[in-house]
Amino acid sequence: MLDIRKIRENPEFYREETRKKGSAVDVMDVLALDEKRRSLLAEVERLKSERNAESKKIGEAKKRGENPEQAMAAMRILGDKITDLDLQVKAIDDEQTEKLMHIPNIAHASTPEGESSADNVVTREGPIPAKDRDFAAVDHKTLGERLGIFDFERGAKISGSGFPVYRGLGARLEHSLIQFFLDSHRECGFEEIIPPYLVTRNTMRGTGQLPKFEEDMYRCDKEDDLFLIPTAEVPVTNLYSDEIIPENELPKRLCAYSACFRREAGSYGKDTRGLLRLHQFNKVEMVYFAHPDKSYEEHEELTRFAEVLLEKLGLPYHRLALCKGDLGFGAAKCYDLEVYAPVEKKWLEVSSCSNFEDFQARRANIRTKINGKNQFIHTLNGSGLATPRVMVGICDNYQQKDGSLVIPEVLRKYMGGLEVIEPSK
RNA sequence: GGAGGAAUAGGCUAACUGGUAAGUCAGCGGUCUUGAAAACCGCCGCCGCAAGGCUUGGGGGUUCGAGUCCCUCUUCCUCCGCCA
Repeated sequence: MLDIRKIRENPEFYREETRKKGSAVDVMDVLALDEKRRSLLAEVERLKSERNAESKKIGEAKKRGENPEQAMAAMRILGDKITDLDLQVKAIDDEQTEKLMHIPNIAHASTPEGESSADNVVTREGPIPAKDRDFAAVDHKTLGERLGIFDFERGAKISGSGFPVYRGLGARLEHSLIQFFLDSHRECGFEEIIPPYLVTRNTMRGTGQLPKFEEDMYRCDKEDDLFLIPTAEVPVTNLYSDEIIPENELPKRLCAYSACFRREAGSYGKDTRGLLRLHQFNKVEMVYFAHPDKSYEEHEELTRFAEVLLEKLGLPYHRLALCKGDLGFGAAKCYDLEVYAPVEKKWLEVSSCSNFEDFQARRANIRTKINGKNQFIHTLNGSGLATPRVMVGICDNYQQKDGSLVIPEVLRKYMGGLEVIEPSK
């Protein structure tokens, strides 16, 4: 959520910048509401002040044994007026907040201009082995089914498309990735969290999934009104909602494995083969609670942590700085990491590392006290990493002519020393 | 699931038949000191430049006025039952 005071100070700037982020809501509408709300608020507070003073006098009069019937009658009328005004303020406040909740964050100055993914800028080239192979490589779906490590058909049978089944060494390889990521983060000083997978509506609002993107979420049940998390970012960022984190505890670096659930509404057809786009997948997420003055340095650090994972896995990747038009709803700046999949002949997004500045912190009410003054912290998060496309990257880059799949060096210790997954004969 | 109890600011603790949140510890700033402690002064729930408003787990009600009375929800504790 944006700071209404800042919008008030510089409306044209906010109008222009939210437009670049693709906002359908005009900040001027919100400003008009704010104007009205504040004038009503001043009025009602003046009346309350009067009531407080008069009520005190009534109490004192009664103690003296008097019967201030006249004053009480007057206060009855004043009270009704206050009730009425309070309701008006509340209604306008709700409307204003609801509008604000639909307005995206504005981009940081270092974010490139642009409207779509075509305008994103490559800011780092990772190692690219990309040597020609002397055999016709097969895609991960074909390879995985031949090796017996994925079972898409049965997954679809029991849950529908987009719900993969990993089995045997495939399940073990998946666990290896998750454990490798978590171990790496722990060595870098992260605290690991195992969060709930179902969260309340309010939690979903804190990180920005709601109210705007409800159609992308799985809602558990009408009575409980709980939602399946689309990423561990949601429960982990909200761990500190409505809290004041001591300044000396910043930054907090947390990581969490979770399954992630997304409807992926509207993304039928393209790029849905195999593991490329799923309704349920596994991901390890990194979340930072950052000091507001240092979040951009920490954004670089967090992104590097994700890149190092890809380097250790020996996967070719690059880093994109997303342009304003391609930036997510709450992000002020975002780097995507993409792995090159030579069979797909595509770059696959495996991580998205974002700085939300105080956008989520204002929604979730996460603050710190700096020089005696409460101030919203900055939240950052990044995948470290999402497994499905990393798995595709491994299949594409590590398969051999005989149909076997070499296990990346760093994962072998999690696979009991196994070096290669052989096709069954 | 059943029965009972509890929730006050960062912790702890008060508030007559309803009269407008007292105090304490921790913390922060200052005086003093070579430095520290002690002592003393100030700050010490939130918003606001201020005036002022708001705040006793959340929401609602009664009242001129609610920590206090009523309804409701949530969380925690104790006991019983059930359960991986």
